[in-house]
Amino acid sequence: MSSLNRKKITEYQPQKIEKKWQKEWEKKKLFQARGPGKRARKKFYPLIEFPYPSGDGLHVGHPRPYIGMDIIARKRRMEGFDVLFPIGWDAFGLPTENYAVKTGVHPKVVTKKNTDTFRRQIQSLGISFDWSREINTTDPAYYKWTQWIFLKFFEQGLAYKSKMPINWCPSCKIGLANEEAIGGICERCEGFTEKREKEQWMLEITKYADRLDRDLDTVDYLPKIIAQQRNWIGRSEGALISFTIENALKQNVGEIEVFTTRPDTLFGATYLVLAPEHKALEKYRHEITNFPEVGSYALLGQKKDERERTDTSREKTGVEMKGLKATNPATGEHIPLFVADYVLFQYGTGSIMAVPAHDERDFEFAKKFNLPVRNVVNPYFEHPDARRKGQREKKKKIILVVEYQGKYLSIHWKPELGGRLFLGGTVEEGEENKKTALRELKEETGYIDAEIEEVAEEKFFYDYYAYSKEKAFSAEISFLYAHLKSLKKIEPTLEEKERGNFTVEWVLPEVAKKEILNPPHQRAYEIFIGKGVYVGGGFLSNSGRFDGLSTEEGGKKIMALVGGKTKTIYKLRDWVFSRQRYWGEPIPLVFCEHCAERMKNKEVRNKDLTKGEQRNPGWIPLREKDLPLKLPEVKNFKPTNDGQSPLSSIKKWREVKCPQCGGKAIRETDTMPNWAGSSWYFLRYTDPKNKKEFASKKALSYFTPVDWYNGGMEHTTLHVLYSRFWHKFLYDLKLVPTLEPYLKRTSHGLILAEGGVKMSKSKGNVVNPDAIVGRLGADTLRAYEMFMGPFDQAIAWNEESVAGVRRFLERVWKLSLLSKKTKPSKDLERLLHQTIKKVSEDIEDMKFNTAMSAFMILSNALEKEEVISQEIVLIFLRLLSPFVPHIAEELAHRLGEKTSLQKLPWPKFDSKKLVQKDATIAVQVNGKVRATITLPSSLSPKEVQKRALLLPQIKKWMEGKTVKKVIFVPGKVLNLLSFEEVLPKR
RNA sequence: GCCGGGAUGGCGGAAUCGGUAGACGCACACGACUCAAAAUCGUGCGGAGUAAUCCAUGAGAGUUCAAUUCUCUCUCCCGGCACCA
Repeated sequence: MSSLNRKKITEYQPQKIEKKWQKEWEKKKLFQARGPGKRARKKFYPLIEFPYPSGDGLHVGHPRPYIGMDIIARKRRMEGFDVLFPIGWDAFGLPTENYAVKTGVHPKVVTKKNTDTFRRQIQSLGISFDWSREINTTDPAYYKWTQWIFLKFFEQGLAYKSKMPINWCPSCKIGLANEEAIGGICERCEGFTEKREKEQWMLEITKYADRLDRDLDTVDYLPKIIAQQRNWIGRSEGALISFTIENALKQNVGEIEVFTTRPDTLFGATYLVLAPEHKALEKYRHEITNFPEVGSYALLGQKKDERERTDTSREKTGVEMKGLKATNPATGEHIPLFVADYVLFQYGTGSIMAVPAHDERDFEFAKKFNLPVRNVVNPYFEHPDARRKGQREKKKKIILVVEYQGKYLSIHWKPELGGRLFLGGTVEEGEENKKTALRELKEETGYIDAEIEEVAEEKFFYDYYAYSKEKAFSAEISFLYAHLKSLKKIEPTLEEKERGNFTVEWVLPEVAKKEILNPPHQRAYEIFIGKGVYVGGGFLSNSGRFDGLSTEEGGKKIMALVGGKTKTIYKLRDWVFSRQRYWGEPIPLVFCEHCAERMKNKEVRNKDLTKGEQRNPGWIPLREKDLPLKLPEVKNFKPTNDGQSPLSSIKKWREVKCPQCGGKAIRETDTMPNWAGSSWYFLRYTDPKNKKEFASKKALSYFTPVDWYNGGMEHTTLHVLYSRFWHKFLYDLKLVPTLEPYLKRTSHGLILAEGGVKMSKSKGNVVNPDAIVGRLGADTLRAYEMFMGPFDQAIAWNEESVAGVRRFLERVWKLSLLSKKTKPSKDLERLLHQTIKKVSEDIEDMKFNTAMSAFMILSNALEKEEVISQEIVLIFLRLLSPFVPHIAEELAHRLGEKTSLQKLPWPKFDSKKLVQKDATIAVQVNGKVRATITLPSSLSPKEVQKRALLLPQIKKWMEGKTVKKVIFVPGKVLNLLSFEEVLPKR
């Protein structure tokens, strides 16, 4: 530190400068997006998830994504983009409503108060949001359009009413959202909740499942986000196969269709299973001879709550549907039907063909009900070594598992001969498998008192290479199981090459499981000890004329034989769109008895009705001119005792005139879920004050799609998927110009409290940004949040490290003010250009932590200079400005810069200035670094080697050795390999 | 169970088209300044060893002149899904 203390300079006082610059930016409207105009510019639309303004105010976790995107937005402005970086409030929702229930204060009032707090807090951080476009989902001028879009869904027949279970708390007498009833426990009273059926509005997102999955190929989302969405959508390709049903009199009474992904196993289907909700139960009730039993089981199964029903550890239950038989279309066999709750009604056709030999759940069920298990797939495994080693000789082999007093016989070969195995052997010409097994047992171990107890139906096809015989084999392996009655033995008769190469051991099942790794031997463990069914592919057997075909080819042929249809299905379910709450968008529909009646009597022609009206007879949408349908003022926000929305108790609001016929009608009293307003908010930002449309075509085609959307991983499967769905729907109606709403999606990690636990009010460990800003300044908070660790990783707050970042800013402050108008040194100039490159790249990759470290390296180097170059400092400040905009502006201003840094171009690096004249090279001897040497980077490898050999360190290590081989990586490594030490490995 | 991601000093973390492991910061220790303390500045800081040197990126194997980085097996942790046929 040369000069920093020589002169008195003013102190860094963020409190004095931050407000000033925020006002300045506001006054100059620096952050307002221009929008479509005469001179079109490149636009950039970064987006953060708009916050839910909770009563607790901001905690330090909130700003992390804002700061990250702010850095990107500010960099883009400097790069000349017209940037739309908006903010708003996702203000409908439960916490506010619950607060209102408790205190009686209207949610509107609470929301106002909370948004005011949030706004003040966010503004104190100097995030470059365009506040002129602020939106609020609870503003009627906004939710008018949420309702309008909902009516479009209705009009297109994608909204429908359906009976769906809700979480019901019997003691609170209230319907709960899923997030209030986690694990079936009521959040309020901690009692058990139950499922109750209720008519709810649904949005048919499943219609878009295919496109929501497929179009993920067209967007730039983080791979883990794509994976999670795909997983959630759960696309699965399979087949529909029909089974004809016969009654007790052998009359054909109909068909049942099943969905399967394994048509190749059809010959192994030994029974059918229907979900308790399956409509065939009702259809065949008179044919089912034990219907009382079947019916009551089904009823019980339906009543069980999901938690209980999907508990996989629970034993399988079910009841046979006596009197009915299904015909396996492949075998012609008559097989029984069961109703069992392990089959889900919502997935596939709600009915399955059970193949116990190749499905774990079916196997478990078959064991319990003593149903036949028929092996139809023999595993096949090709060892990689077998692949390029010539002709494979065919042979038959056996694997014998021998049990004695709970332990299993293991032949423990030397590692290169296979390691731990069971007993194996080759079947000789004309020999029976059992005989082979006992013979091999006797020859290799000497044991003679064994009895074969089981021969597996399953065979294993194994292609491998035997190093001992230097030959590739294609083996068909049979599995046998024997019990050893006594340890009586004779002298083994070993072949020469076997002798001394293995030991005979008795091992516990755990050891066998862990240490036996050869595929067919592993399978032998599963068959006899682990009792695991084979679910993989291979070759068909017990499948008539398809025997020997691969599962893939056989599956296709079997499909053709039985007339199966290929079918793609999804795990994704339709979206329950009703909430029995007050604080949400009212659903703008009314129910008109009279209109329903007229439709029933065909007094109205279908073509005069929208698809929604046809699908939901009697439900009439409000006219567009009557939107928004405003929430009525009420005093009581509690849901009714029977779980209806509080709105249902307001008679005046509920009873209306039908917009269709003018008669008496009743309003829908449910409101929309939280996700509604956030499903399209990014569109509104483009034209937030528009009264005629949700946004003008012009604004939409200029600003959308969102270029970069950053948000939490927790919103991957709901919010992001929902909004993609809405967007695609709007696209189909030609209301938005692009297929996808977001080009790029990234995510940030949580900020945890010190100690690594989640911040929460109840734990009292919440860090309020106000405190940090007040004490250390917004720039310190910003810089620390970017420096603390990788942006996408959860990380704990650390008060001491915050102070370290503040020290860094103080140093920047000092060195900037001490800078002089001198020419920078070459080294420093190079470092500057390295920093420009590093920071520019790191911002794009959201590696803000390493960008910060590059800043620190540059400032450390500047401090060491005799005279600090102002030229460099001014560029440094420009680079810093997206991260710490206030201090950067202030310092640049003090150094005479008249223009705001946001208006100056983003610095570019000059690759010529990056080139280093000298390079430090690590000199290795036989792969170990023994010295480093700094040489002009232009030297030839020969020259470098010559100079390296002169180094004393290297001389020492090369003494008495000759250089055999040299590996040279320019600018990095010179590796000298000497003859004596590098011996051939084998 | 399945699908993702991860494991590096006392701590947060750098370095992954294989090429000097530990950048940058925190904490800590010592020194300077000070009557003293704080602040600031300087030096040191993975482990063992006086040193030469050796050992070290969750564990074990492999490929390579060279592995935190690639391959395989395993352990643990985090996130998501879960009787999805």
